[in-house]
Amino acid sequence: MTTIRHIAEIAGVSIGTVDRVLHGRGKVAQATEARVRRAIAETAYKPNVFARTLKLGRRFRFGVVMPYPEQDGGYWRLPLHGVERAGRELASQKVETIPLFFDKYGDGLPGDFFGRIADTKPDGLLVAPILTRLFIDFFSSLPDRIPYVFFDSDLPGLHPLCVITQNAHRSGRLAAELLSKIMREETEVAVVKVMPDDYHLAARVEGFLAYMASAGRRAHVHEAEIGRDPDSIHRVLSVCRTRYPRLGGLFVTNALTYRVAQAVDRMQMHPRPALVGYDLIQANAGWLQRGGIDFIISQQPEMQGYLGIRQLYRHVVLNEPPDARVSIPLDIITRENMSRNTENPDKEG
Amino acid sequence: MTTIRHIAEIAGVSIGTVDRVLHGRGKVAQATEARVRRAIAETAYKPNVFARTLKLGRRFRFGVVMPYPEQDGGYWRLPLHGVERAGRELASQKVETIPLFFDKYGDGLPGDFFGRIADTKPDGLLVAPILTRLFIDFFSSLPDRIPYVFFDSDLPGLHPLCVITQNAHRSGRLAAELLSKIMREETEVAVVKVMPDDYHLAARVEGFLAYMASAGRRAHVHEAEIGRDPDSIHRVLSVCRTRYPRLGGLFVTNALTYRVAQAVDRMQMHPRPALVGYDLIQANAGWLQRGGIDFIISQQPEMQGYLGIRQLYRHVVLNEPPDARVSIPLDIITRENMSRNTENPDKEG
DNA sequence: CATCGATATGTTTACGTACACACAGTCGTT
DNA sequence: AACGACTGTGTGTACGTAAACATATCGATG
Repeated sequence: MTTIRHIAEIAGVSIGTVDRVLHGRGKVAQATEARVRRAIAETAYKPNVFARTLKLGRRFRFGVVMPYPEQDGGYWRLPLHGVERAGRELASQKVETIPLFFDKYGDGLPGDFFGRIADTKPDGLLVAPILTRLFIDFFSSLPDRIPYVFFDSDLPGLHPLCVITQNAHRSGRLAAELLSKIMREETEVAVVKVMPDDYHLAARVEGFLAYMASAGRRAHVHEAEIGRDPDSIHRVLSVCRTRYPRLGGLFVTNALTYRVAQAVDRMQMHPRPALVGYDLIQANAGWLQRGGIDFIISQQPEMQGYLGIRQLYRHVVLNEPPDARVSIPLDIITRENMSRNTENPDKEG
Repeated sequence: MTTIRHIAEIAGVSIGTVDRVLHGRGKVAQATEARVRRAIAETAYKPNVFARTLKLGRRFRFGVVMPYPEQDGGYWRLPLHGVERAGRELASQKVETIPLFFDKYGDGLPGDFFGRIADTKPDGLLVAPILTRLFIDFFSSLPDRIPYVFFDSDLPGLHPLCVITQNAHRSGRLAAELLSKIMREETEVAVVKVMPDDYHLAARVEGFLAYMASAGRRAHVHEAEIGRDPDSIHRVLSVCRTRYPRLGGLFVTNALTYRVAQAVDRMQMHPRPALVGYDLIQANAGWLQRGGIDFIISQQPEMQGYLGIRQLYRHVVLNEPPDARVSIPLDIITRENMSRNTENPDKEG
């Protein structure tokens, strides 16, 4: 095991200089720094976590900036769970997580929102950068050297430590593949494009259409303002029913899938078109259970929150280089695998 | 946070005496010991793990007892990868993992196998308890207080630190659900039950049949010794083809799914029956890609290995309470989501 | 040329624990 | 009375790191 003392010896300097190189504090002559860096690389030096956390009696505070957990049908509860799990695991290493919620659907943020963030004096931030414009301003003018990790979506032009997302285009392709598998060959498919959309949802539609095109199946795109105008679902479905007699499947671009399942059920469409959508929120779980939804594609928000905190920990506490980009696998959920923590009744224990 | 120094102060002694009480070394006057013990109880003192392991300079050795990585079509490479990843992450914390492979298909284990395990003087074991009888004896007579974690499967009557498995019955149900979704309604399904089987594979078949029965679809079970008798696949498939003209799907109970896909391909069965099986080993990935397999259910072996080592670490090194049971979600793999780490080409970064 | 400021580097201390060591007091033996 | 053996207790050092503190070198300035 190599220590900073070994490195100092190899590089012919004192441990103080090694420390300065490692933490980028103070001035070090270029030639010296090069020698130290080479020694670090040669020995594959990794700081001793035990010594470090012992020395650093301090607490680490990670702010978690995201919409209120109840929003989007309770979707935001899920990443929060992951954050809390990571927080519990790292509690012994004096890591604490501080939730900082905002209203995703309000007009703007409370005037003091960013001030409140600063007040918590965070050592790092985990952010769902939903409100594009507001966040761009904030992060590009972030005063201190506070590292931040994005999850759920990305924001161009900024320099986050790490971005945790899922490949939206590919998830659209996956939805198309799943629908193709369960639909009769000769049938057609419609996309319920939930408006207002964003880069993410658009990419999903894109991937979906690309797959369908190459598979030679007809796909029709219809926009619906489900959130603001509940009737729009019925209008879209009515249009589909009359215009496409061979309608065999529906693809919903976000977590509002359950609203479409509801509408399909009430309209008694027969045979029921296959239905694929996003996100394992409670309402969708209910319709999966009742057989009104065939597949849900999950972005694994719990894992996103968990990995987000762990990335911050790795960088801020352990001083390890972060992964610039973490890609969350596309997770397929059906009725039979929807309870993510099935007990294993193999034995009495 | 209370330290031995606090306790010394409260009890009116020096830290040396506190140390002696804590470790039961040297002589301490009864009255003094009582005072110290009371102080320890009052303050709910817990030794600082980080200071302790730093001082002790301890190394931690975790033995990993599992079949040779090449066995079962390379399946066992996957948990090994997870183990190695955890090992790399924890290397700076002086954790090392020691692979201890056995021949899953040999008759018994080498006479000195358990002796070799003991020789490595492990601080913990991660075990795939495949060979039931042999392991029961070993673990029930394990001399020292060596904690062990089971993964892949469980063994009744023992007291592992933690068991990491997937619900086999439920995975059979899931396979049945997936096949039901993609098969035409009027068709029948056959189970290729790979022999020799074990509790796990039997439970999969059970779950599969239970689902199919409640869904009112006919299912036929056929046994095949794919490993020892390659021709048995063809025999089974021939029987199925002739006996069940409405055959619409096949379910394979383990990782040898690719062998069935191969046979189906060579026999030019038409229309190709839907095919669902287990485990994302390379050969299966190939047939998924080529469209010879529809769904693979993954036990996420990489994660099992990873979590196994982390459980040992948390308990042995950090002294935190373990999870008695970790249930691995049923993971559905298709062509479109099989590359588990898709890049996110959202922006240039 | 004495002084200052800046830059570059070395030294020391503390985190909480484990353990070797030092030391004081008591008792029994010669 | 002097010595050793023993019991009970206190002190010092080390683990590897972070950070404050101390020192050395050197050019610029009045």
